[in-house]
Amino acid sequence: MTEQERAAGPLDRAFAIVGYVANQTKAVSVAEIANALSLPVPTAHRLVGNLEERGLLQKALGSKRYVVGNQLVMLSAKVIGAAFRTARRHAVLRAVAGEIGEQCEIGVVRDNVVAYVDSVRVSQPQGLQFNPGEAAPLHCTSTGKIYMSRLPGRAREKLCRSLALTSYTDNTIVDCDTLLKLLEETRRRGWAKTNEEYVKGVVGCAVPIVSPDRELIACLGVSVPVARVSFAELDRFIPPLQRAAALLSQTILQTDSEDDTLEDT
Amino acid sequence: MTEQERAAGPLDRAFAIVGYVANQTKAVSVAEIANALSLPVPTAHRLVGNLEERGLLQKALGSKRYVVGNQLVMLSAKVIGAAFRTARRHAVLRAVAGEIGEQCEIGVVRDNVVAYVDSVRVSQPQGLQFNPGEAAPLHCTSTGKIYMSRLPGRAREKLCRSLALTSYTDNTIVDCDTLLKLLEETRRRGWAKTNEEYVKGVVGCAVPIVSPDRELIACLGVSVPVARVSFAELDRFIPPLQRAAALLSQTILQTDSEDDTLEDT
DNA sequence: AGTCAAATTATCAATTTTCGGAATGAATAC
DNA sequence: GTATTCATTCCGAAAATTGATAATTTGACT
Repeated sequence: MTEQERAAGPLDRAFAIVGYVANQTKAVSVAEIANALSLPVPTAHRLVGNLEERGLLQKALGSKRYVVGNQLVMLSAKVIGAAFRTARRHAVLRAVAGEIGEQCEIGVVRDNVVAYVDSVRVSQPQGLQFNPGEAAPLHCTSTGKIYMSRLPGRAREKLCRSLALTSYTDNTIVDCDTLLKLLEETRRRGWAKTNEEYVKGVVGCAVPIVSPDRELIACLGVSVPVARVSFAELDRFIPPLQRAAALLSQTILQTDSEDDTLEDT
Repeated sequence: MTEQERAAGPLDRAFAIVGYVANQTKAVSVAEIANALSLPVPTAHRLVGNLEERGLLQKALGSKRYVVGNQLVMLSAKVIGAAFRTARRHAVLRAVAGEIGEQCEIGVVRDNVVAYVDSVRVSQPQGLQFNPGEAAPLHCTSTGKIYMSRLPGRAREKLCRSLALTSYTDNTIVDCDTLLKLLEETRRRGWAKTNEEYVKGVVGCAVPIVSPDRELIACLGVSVPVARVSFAELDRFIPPLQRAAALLSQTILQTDSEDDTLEDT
């Protein structure tokens, strides 16, 4: 039961509905929405209908219950990307890339692929480059593993079994049980590594960027040629990455204007 | 094409603005928004003001330019998470698209048009793209044919006669009796093909996704440039599609309500 | 199969919003 | 110092939202 302050316009209601649906783990009926948000039933139907027409909500296949729609997911991915591409957050990314001395990138998952929204390369192209806009599979990237590891147990297993675990290199994990085991470990540990599983000769690791209520927002990762850093040595990147992720978590909720009170030149 | 001014309500405008801001790499002024979206300037200010009040947009660095707000970022993170929790459908779709090597999509019929709810493209854009949210006519798409073929005889004929059998290419079936005959065959066979009937140079086929009691829920289809796969060769896609459809039938209707097994301290 | 409660859809008049032109104030560029 | 662009205010007309009531369908449970 979330508190609502005042009578709201259509915009508030629309976002309230979207927010409610996004917060549920299962598809919800219109009646549930109406009840949860104290809306008159016909009104709830009309609003939900509007949202459905625009692709912001959509019916779960074969039922009348609703889940988040495609347009909304696309928009959300864009928003996350834009949020991290502001000057301040990009600076954090650049700083950690400089500290580590390797290419760093921020990625989110959309449509079951990892989409990279921002990246910083420290030197000229070498090894793997995740450029913003590119996409990579879930099962052989550190970011993908983190996302999967944070799913509830049942859903995680079902998703794993539904995925086509395409083999990209000799090291790609193609066995479901092996992957699940690794994900369980990833969940406990809180970060992920990748050992030449997507591109031969490239290893990497990633940590989650979470909101204050521990919601996963994105992942911060690093990719490096194995010739320069071994798989085992990756561990030393984790602390700096976690510090940067914590910083990003904080700034993500700050109004960008607050603490920039220092006069620059 | 659809150059018409879509009579946009406040909701459309709000999302258009949010989408525009999320697409920019730098902060944008209200004037830019108004110009880009062809809004009257005072209207743009009012709408942006509304969005700012709700934290969906915020001013950047004390200037009067806007970036995405943190409420919007929070919501987006939740949406991404919610979408990911219910991503098995997409995973199955991606797997079959990978197996077949062509673009696959899931479509449902709503208001006598085929609405595509999900799609996976395997390579760069080529040929036809059914993007989620788009709609196509019944009589010249495989999904539409399957839907019609499963209607009771009377209703099927009545629907056929009430449809405007618009001609899109030379191959579009515009004769009602011809179509009914084809539908009868489709019904017996259990799947449908389309031979450049909607878009020139694009052929496709589809199979039904049914509920446990054999009700039609949606259709799983593939679209491919005829230059790569001939109309006759489409048949080889049917078995993989049917396997994937069976998988979707099983997994879709399970209520994932019980998998709240996450216990994170 | 039959029954009943719940959910969904439809209808409609009063109300509340929104809409955007014109005018004015503020900020920036030249 | 002037010119230009941008931001803001005001307000009547027009349109959309709203939610009570009621009809219809769905689904669940004997």
